[in-house]
Amino acid sequence: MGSMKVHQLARAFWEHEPSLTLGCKRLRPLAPKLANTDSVSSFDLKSFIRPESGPRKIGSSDEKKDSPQVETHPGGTRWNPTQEQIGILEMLYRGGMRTPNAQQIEQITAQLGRYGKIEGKNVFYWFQNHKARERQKQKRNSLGLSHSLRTSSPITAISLDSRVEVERDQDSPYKRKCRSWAFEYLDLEESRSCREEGDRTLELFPLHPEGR
Amino acid sequence: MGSMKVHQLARAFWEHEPSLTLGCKRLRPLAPKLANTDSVSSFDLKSFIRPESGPRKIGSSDEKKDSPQVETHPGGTRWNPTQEQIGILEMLYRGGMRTPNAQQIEQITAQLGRYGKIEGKNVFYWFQNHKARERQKQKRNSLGLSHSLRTSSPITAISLDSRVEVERDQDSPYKRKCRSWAFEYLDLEESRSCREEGDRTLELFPLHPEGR
DNA sequence: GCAAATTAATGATTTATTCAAG
DNA sequence: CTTGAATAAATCATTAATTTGC
Repeated sequence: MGSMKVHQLARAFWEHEPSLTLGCKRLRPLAPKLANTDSVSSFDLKSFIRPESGPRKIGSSDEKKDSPQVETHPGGTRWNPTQEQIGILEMLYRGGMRTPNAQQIEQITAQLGRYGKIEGKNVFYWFQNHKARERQKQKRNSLGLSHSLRTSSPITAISLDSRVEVERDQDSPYKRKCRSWAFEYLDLEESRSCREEGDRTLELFPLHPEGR
Repeated sequence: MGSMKVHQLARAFWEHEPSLTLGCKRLRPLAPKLANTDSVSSFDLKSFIRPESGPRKIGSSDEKKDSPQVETHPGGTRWNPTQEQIGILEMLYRGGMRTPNAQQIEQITAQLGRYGKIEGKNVFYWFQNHKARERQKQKRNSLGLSHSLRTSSPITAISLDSRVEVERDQDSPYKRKCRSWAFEYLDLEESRSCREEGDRTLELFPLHPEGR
């Protein structure tokens, strides 16, 4: 899974799980009127609370996933960039790109896709991580070497492009950007195990694994 | 603490407008023109980016936007939740939902969509923000009032489910999760040329040059 | 009363941290 | 250890409340 493009996965399912009761309110199928009435209506809380407990219509006939695409080999969860992809990404990074916008990501993804499976988010994350880690590295260096050069920007060249946002300080402060995005609800496997358990109520709360 | 927020109400018009994309300023309503002529990036990227005619998403020229209603205000601003939407979201939050996954977001969005325009990202952000701000508030309180814990007593009462004290930090610190998502590459403009009116109240936001 | 000016909330982004696959 | 992925914290930006001057 990992992900394929499954773009069109529509919001087809809306299966109700008529069993558990969340103990909340009683729900009443509210008239679909979108009237902005004041009356708040109740609504199906229960079906929401529990994440992946739903029976995912397994093998249920048709699937609109068009992707005949290769499946991502089992276990292949995360993106595994190829040399070419990395090379190009680094090139872009060196070229000054730091936080590509949606359009740019789209193009980059399209291109890198020729060298291997890749999604927009991979590109996005790559830049985020690379940027952060370069900064980290730099900081570490400057600390070790104490003073000296103020790490001027390496930037340079390139960009004939006039638009990209390279103009600001390379790394630093915030800047407003507008990236438009949307979730593409694919169903994710994940469901690491919880499959049928019964007592849903308890599951409501993530039994905190006492992380940190 | 005094001021409660009544939030808006009655905002009768709010038509659908699938084109998200946020315009920054008030641009003429509807100028679906995506004259993207402006060079999108260029730099080396170009060498391998094939002129893809353009990312088309919307495409449809004519929307069903026949609303007799005045078009007024550009639909593309930020999400402005209705009372019902907020109510439901809070209910879910109190119910324990903290970081809905893609599937859940999809459902929630679908439901809330009955009360007004809304997208998946709005739901996602709402939870992020609400969670963060509740935590913040709580921290502030605990700091200001020092202890005093409810010591004793009636217990946490709670009626049955009591998802209970959301107050608690039962939130999990990080948790591994797998949210599947994808960008929706619409084009966006960076145009942050702010108001043409000139600068007023610049002091409002102490634009400190170098944050951290 | 109402509209501009302020202020308070809160939606949307970006950066910093953390987790875990390989 | 490296680094993709995901969450939390910080911050920016816009809108609704609220206040203020007429």
